[in-house]
Amino acid sequence: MNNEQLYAMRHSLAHITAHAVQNLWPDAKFGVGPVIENGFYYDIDLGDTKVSDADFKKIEKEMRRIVSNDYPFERTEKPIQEALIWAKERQQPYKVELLNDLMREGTTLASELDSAMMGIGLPAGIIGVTRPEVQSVVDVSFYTNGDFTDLCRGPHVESTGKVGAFKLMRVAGAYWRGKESNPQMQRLYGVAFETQQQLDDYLAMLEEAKKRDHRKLGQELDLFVFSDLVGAGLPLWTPRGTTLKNELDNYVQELRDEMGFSEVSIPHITRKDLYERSGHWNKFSDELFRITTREGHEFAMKPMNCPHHTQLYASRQRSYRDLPIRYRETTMVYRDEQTGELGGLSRVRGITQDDAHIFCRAGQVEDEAKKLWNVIETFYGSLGFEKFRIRLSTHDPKNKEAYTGAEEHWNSTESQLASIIREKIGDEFTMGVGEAAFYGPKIDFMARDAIGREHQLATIQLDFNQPEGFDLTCRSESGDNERIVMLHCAVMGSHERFLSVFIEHTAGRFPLWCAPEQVRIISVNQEEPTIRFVEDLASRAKSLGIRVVVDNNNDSVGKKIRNSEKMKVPYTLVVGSKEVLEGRVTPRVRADLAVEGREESSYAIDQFMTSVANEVRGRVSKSSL
RNA sequence: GCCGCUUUAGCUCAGUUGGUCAGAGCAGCUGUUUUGUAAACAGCAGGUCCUGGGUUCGAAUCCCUGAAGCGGCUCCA
Repeated sequence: MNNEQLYAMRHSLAHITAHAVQNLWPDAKFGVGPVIENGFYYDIDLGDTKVSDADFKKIEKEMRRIVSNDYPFERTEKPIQEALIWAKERQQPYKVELLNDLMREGTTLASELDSAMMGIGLPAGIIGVTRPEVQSVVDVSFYTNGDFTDLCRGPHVESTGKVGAFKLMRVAGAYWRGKESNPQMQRLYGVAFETQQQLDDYLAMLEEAKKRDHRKLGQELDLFVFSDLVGAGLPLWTPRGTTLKNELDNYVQELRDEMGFSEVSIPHITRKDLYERSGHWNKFSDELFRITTREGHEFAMKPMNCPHHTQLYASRQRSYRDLPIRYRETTMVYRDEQTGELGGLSRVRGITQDDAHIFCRAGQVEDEAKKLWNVIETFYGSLGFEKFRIRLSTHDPKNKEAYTGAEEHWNSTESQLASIIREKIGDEFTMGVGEAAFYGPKIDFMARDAIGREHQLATIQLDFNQPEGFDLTCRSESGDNERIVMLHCAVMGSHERFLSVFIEHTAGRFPLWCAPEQVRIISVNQEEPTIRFVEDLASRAKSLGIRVVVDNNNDSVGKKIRNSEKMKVPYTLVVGSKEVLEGRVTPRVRADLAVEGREESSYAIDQFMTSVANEVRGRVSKSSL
């Protein structure tokens, strides 16, 4: 089955969903039913009726009945005026709206919606999309299956019996045409595949994802917590979580320092004036946490770090010889996200960023961007993320209010980034029109995790606006003040979001070097020589910089091993009189770190310790034991 | 913020139509046991049934508020 057939199948299922709903609720008003990644949905307005779990089963049952009746999908065409009458007679206001748009614009814009929903983006190499040619639409097509007819341009499968394996997944509220100001409809989601096996595999992947859910693992592995008293979207990191987070951050900063970054630090609040100048006061106003001092001065929690960093740059006269100047800082920003948008670590109100800004001349951008790109590749590569999908995120010429700065600047910086991407990877990238930051275009790195989900994490942004706003210059060879540009680069993006992805990517089996607990020592008994030996081992490990935990509780050995396994500790040492006598240990190696053929070997204590210490230092991904 | 669902002990969850329904397992503590590669045994202690109102003779249970969580929408790192 090729992609077009799969598409037709999923789209046909959307119709069958609507058909089933119509049979059950004849008054239903239908919106649109596009294909999405792995399936389809249909937006339906049922008035005050809310679809319950029981209804859900009824709908699916009705769908199966329609499928087994094998109604053919029949295409008919009508002049658009007749179609309008049809939609009005049937009291389908959403279809009327779509038809009116068709008449006026030549498109329902549904195709743009489709591609956005599927995460496909637009083809590479197009900067500034042009609107589809507006043609006057004369006839529109309808598809009929059994007693259900829908306005649709197709394509469909031949008949309702030919739709493969499907399952209705959930129902959720969705705004008509994605606009917050529009009425909310009920969106029925389904997944569909050619074969039952593929459907089962997909459902198994969802199960696996559920098991790896970072919120669940964060609790089980004791990494972070939330407190109602502290507030939504404000995670508190436990000692273990803090270790993990800091190890990852240190790695990023090490890679950065190799390319010449210097660490800086700034306060977390600032006068309103800074953000008026940077544009954040306007563009970010809803998301700013504001503070008024007792004297009535207005401050804000910082939602970004770049304006502060510009003031470090601007603090003295810079020569072209000083450039590029590279600042890095891991620090928190605060954004007043709407409560409904918060979720686990993926979306928080206190965001830790591994932020960095490069102040350089226009001619240095390419070189700097490529170096940043290398840092990103090295970091993600060593954590086992498959290669990236690259997206060039540009401004949307249709939505000028969302961006600052002159159009020609946008066009030139966008093509500058495009040429950097092409040089690096050719044409294998997608366009994200409208995905730019308000101050400039960016290169987004979309990483695929271990179970195949894609996440946007790292980003390199080119900013010509803030240097203008803050009048950032350097003295050039000729003695003139030359306008500089800024590059923004976050490698992890935000610690919170990155950790949510990383926890799920690894299922909590962190590489040894960043694991919160690297070695656990379990005592077989509580007799004095054993306990003394265990304590001695632990202090030797600590002095080598290994994170070690001793478990000499009065539990069975089996229980203690189980606990160590549950915490996903890389190395577990079981120590009893045998080890005391021989001075050797036989480490249990966490399954994913083990190298075949090396199981169950014993090592002299010193040999074990130094090789673990070396693994930690070398950030190796497999056990060298 | 919007739509829907959810909230009972530190954790995971039972609690029938409103009426001995405040329950279990794990974790914790105390004993016994001294353990050899994924859960020893026994006992004890733990809860404003998310908050605040209301209905009722009586509310974990029904209604209204608010908060937090979950699935989406919108937004986004």
